[in-house]
Amino acid sequence: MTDDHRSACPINLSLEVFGDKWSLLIIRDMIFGGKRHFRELLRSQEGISSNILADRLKTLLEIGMLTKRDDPSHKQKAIYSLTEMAIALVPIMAHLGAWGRRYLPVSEELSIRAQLMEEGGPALWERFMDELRAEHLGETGAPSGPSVRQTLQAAYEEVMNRKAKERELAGAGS
Amino acid sequence: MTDDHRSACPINLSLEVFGDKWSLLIIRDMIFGGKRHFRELLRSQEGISSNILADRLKTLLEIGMLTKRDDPSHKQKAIYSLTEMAIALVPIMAHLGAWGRRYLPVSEELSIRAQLMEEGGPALWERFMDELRAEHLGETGAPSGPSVRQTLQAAYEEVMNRKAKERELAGAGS
DNA sequence: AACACTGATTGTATTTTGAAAGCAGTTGCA
DNA sequence: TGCAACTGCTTTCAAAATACAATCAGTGTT
Repeated sequence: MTDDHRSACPINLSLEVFGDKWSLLIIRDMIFGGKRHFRELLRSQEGISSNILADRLKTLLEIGMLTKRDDPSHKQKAIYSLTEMAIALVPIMAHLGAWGRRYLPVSEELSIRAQLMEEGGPALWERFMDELRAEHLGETGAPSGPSVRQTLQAAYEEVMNRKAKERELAGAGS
Repeated sequence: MTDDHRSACPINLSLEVFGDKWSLLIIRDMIFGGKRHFRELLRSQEGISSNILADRLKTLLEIGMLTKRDDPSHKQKAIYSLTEMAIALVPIMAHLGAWGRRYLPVSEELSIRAQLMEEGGPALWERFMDELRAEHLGETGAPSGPSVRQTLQAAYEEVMNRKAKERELAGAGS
């Protein structure tokens, strides 16, 4: 255990955990992208390199944000799961997304999920967290109907399709 | 302007702004500590060094999270102010504090503020943000009564006094 | 005149980060 | 039985970030 902290302030300690450019993106991809394997996480929007990913996964395991187990279908595959500690970040993700959407140069397709999370509010976040608990902690009683992740993903793809169609039209007109 | 971003995802862009160990602590000290001057910010709990502080202040100014003006009382003093963009981080600070308090080894005295922010909920956050707007943006209509920051600070000092008394008693008993 | 304080800057050592390439074992397919 | 593709990860090495101490020129105080 490394308990040589700069201070015992909760905000400082939180920053010591994910106050870097990558840790929270890994959690994001697991939460919103449903990624569970090393190679899946390697294909992030931002292009994380494998040594950094390996290092962050190791740290997140040590901290207790993730757990790791073997994939029965493949002797070399590992399955990473979120712990309650990581699932509890969903509201922070939602706030971060909302803040970024308001003040930073986001793209429409990559911020549609943030918009829906913001509009859905705490009720949606709780539902999403329940789904994640069912998926990652093996808890029973997963909410019925289309999952929050699927709904967000569908909205993302809809924007992408619309944009592709718009580009097509613009191309034909030129 | 440096708009060579890794991706236009709102969470990623947010991390590009304060995805480091210091930026958010500076904002924290300005919000909760009421610090406005370089030397005040230099005396952080965590001991930031002056070159790092200067660098982060510069970056935060460029991004638009802070503004800087001369202090009329001293020709060499500069006063840093939060912008709306930074004040809008109050809810994120509250969530971060709550999360850290739940999952990380915080101390009682440094987490009492986070506890009160959590208990106060969005209504308290809004009041705090209004106070910060009055203080930093020069808006009128500052809420009356003891300020949120003073209330938090008083609670912190109360814990400190109680702990000092406890140490005294323990010392006398040994 | 002496001295502490102002927001920084400079110089240097150490640590962290990160891209590219490589690795040993596994799997699926021909 | 090859063999290519895939598995999680490690190695290498350069570059960037950070820490730490000393320093600076102007300002205010005594």
